[in-house]
Amino acid sequence: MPPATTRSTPEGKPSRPTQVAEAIKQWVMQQGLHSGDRLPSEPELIARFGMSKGTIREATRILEAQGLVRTRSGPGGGTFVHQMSPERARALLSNYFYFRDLTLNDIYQIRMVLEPELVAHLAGTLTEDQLAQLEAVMASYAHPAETAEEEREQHIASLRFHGLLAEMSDNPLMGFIIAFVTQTLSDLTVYRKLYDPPNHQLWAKGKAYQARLVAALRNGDGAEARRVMALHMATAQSLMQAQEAEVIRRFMT
Amino acid sequence: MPPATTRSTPEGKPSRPTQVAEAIKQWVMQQGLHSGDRLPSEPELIARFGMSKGTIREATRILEAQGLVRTRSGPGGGTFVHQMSPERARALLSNYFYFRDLTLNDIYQIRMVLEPELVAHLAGTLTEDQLAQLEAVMASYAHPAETAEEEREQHIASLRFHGLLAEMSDNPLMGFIIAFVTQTLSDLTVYRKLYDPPNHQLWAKGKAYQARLVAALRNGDGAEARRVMALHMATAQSLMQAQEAEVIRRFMT
DNA sequence: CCCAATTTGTTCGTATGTATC
DNA sequence: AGATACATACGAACAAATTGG
Repeated sequence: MPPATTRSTPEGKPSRPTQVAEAIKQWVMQQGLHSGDRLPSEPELIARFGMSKGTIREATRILEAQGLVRTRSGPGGGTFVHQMSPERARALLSNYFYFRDLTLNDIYQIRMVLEPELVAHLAGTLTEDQLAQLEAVMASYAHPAETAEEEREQHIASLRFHGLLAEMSDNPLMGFIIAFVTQTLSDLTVYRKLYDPPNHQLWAKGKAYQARLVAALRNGDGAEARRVMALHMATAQSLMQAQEAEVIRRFMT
Repeated sequence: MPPATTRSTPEGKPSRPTQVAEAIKQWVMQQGLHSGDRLPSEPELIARFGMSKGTIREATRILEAQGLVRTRSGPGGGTFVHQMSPERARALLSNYFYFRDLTLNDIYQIRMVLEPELVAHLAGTLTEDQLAQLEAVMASYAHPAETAEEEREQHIASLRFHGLLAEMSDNPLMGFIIAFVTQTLSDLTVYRKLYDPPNHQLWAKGKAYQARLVAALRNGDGAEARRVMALHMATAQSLMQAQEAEVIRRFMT
C-alpha cells in the first residue's frame, strides 16, 4: 500500500465538510482499514466530530466522489472503504484534461514508447484464454465497415484491443496509463469524428499488425512483439494525422 | 477541449445528489462554460431541480471534490467552473493506487522509457531561466548530506529535478504522467525510508548524470540528453533496488 | 469602521426510503 | 408481514463570509 499523499494546499481555507472528509481519510489510513471495512455510522460521526448531520453527509459525499468509500442504506448498511475501479479512476482523470486540449501527437508520443514496452513484457505470459479474447475483438472488424455507424464501432473496437492489452499488464501503473491514453484517444476520435471519411488503409494495416502481434505474443517473441507494435503505432499516427487533416479540410470548405 | 467521458455505470443506482451533480456537469459542458464562469445560485438550482437545499449542496460538493468547481460565499460569490490544478489531479489519482501496491520496478519501467523521450524533445527548447531553475535544484544537493534528515530532503530534491523537467514539457499528457510517477516514487521513498542507509554512490552518480543532462539540454543535443537520461534511469533503478534490499535486510535482522 | 445586502455555510427536527431479520 | 437499523431527503431557521457604501 503506497503512502498517503498529504498536500499543503496553498488554497483558501477548506470548508468544514472538506476538513471532515480529510480527517476521516487520515483516520482510515491510520487505522489501516481495507476495502470493505466499515466506517462509523452517521450518528457516530456526528458525535465524534460534534457536527450536524448535513455536514457529515457532505463529507462522506466528498469521499464517495473521490471513489474512496461507498454507502449503502438499510440494516448492515453504512459507509464502507472502497477500492476504486480503473474506470472510475480514468473518469476522474479525464476531468483534468477537459480544459487542456490534447493533440493526436501528444497521445501518440506516449503510445509510441509505452505500448511496445508493454507487449515486449507481455509476450509469452498470456494464457490461451487471454489470446482468445484479443482475437475475439479483432473478429469484430474482420470485414470492412459498410456504414458510418459501423465504421465508428470498428474504430472503437480496434482501440478496445489496446485497452485489453493494457489490462493484461502485471504492472498496474503501465496498465492504467495505457488504458487511460487509449480511452482518451477513443473519446477524441468519436468527438472529432475522426472515423468519418472511412480510411481503408488504416483499417487494413491495423488489422495486419494486430494479427502479427498476437502471433508474436503467442510465440513468446518479445522482441518481435515490440517491433510490430512500434510499426503499428508509427503507421497509425501518420494515418490518423492524415485523417485529422482531412476532417479539418472538409470542415473548412 | 477533449470530450465528455460519459460512463455507463454498471453500479447500483446513484443517489440523488450524484445524479444532480452529473446533470449539472452535463449542463456545464453543453453550455460550453469555461473556467471562471458562474453556475446558477443555490436557490436557482433548488428551483430548477425541485430539490431541497441539502441535496443541491451535496451535489456541488461532489463536483468540488472532483475538482470541477469551486465555491465562494458572500456577494459576487457562488459556484464557479474551475480548472483543476495538476497537484489536485495527482492527488486524486494517488487514491487509485493506494490499494494497489506499486513496486520500484513498476515505476522504473515507466520512467525508463518516458523520461528519455521527454528530455530528447526538451533539448534546445528551454529558456536560460528554466535551465537556471534546474541548476538551482541541483545546488540543493551539491554537497553530501550530513544528517538523515538532510539525506531525505536531498533525495526528494533530486526527484523534484525530474518533476521540474516534467512541468516543462509542451505535451500535457507526458508532463502529467511523469510528474505523477515522480511524485509516487517520492512518496514511496519517504514511506519506505529508502533514503535511510545513506547511499553515496546513488548521490554521486545522480548528480553527475544530471549535470551532463543539463549541459545537453542547453546545447540542444537531444540525442545526448536521451542517452544520458537512459543511463541515469538505469543506474538509479539498480541502486534503488539495492537500497530496497538493504532496507528489507535490516528490517529482517 | 461599521452597516447592510448577498450568497454560501451550518444546524436541527422530522419524515421517508431501503434492506435485513 | 412487521420490527429494526441504517442512510436519504426535506424545510425552516440561523450563522458566517464577503463586498460595497
